[in-house]
Amino acid sequence: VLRSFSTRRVATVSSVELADAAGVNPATLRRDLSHLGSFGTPGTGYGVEELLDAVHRALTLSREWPILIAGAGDLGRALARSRGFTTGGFRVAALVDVDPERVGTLVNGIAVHHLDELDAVVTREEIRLGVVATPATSAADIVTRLAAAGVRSILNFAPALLTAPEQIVVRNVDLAAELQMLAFYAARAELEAADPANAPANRTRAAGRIPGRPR
Amino acid sequence: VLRSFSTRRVATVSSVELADAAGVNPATLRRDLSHLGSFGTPGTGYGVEELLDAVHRALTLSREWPILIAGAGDLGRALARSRGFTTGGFRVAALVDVDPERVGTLVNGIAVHHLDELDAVVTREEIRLGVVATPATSAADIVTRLAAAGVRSILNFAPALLTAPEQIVVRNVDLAAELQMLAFYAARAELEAADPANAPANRTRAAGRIPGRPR
DNA sequence: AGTTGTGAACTCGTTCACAGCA
DNA sequence: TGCTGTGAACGAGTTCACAACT
Repeated sequence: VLRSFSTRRVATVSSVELADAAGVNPATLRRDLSHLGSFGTPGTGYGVEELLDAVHRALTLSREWPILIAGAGDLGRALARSRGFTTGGFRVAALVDVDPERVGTLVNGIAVHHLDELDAVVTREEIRLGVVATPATSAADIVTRLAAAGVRSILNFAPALLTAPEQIVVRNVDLAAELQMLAFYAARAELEAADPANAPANRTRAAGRIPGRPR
Repeated sequence: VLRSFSTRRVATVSSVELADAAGVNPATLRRDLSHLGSFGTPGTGYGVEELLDAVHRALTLSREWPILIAGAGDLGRALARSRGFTTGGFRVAALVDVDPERVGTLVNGIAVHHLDELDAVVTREEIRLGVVATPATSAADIVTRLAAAGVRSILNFAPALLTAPEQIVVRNVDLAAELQMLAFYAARAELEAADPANAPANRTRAAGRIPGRPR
């Protein structure tokens, strides 16, 4: 949101403007920002560029982060080409796979190495972020290898319950779980459409949220 | 987790066994399950099949959910082929795109229709779940069309802040945000490695969680 | 007059701990 | 003896509300 204000050459924003644009509560936004320090000017708001800078520094986005993607299947290749993985300081440095058909090929100009080279590649490129886009059965092995090679945090797309060594952070993106939540909402909507009496009474804001994921 | 117990032909599980396997607190698990009714037997635990059935019913996973994927680019095609989208009651019924090169092709046996046919396809196939895998610029338009066609909930992979009509639930999967969180953790780990004094004192469990996403 | 930063209240999910049942 | 279901305590994040500042 801050970037979009910056693009539109807005000089200052108030917490209310920012919060409205992001869909959050202004007080929460102010408290969150206060953890980074005091950047706002009472009566005026926040300097967009100044705040953008502070946030970038706080989130350590001002340096380049090379990424390794394990699994050069459909998903792995799609991720390697996706905008989210190639902009804003992120760069897919390498892919690894075990399939001889894939090893040695290029995806978006990025080489696909054999799984056995994982450690060497991670070391050479100083990779700290790993992405698991393999079948569930290989995921645990990959995590072990990544951790051993020095990767610090892992984004896992495989539908598996992973255990990683202490200090390694694993974030799971579970597509099946996402769909299950969608289905739950859709089913509830149909139920209500058929009989409005089924509507939960305590629907405070937009929709009864399931805790966990983003908005 | 319940499915894995079922596969291993386990007849009953206690809340502790289940919670350990899932990595959650047993008391929380018991309270959550209690919302579905009383299935457990004191002294014995829960009947695996019985509980699996109750959960399936509660989450409305016992019927088939056809899905429409908007955007037949790398990501859209990868999703159409992914396990999470083709198992457990989910079925990709159609893809839509605007690119003439893609329209008319097949992805994993699924036809790619033109965007203009979205409404017709959704109606014909009685689709209630939509997935947005388009560039950010088209996302808002797609959401409008999906909502108008009768889709009830939407999974959005485009990095855009979407506003949907009331009653339509939009869940965002923001790959860039995921990477930013990974980078944050990795940076903190490096900081601590360089100077252990930087370690936050109040690290209760695994790693100081950022609220929001799954475990 | 307008907006920040924050003490204090509040909300809501989590966890403990135990009565009660198999 | 073992385990469930839940009252009660707890705790973390959220939100209110306002003093302080421009």
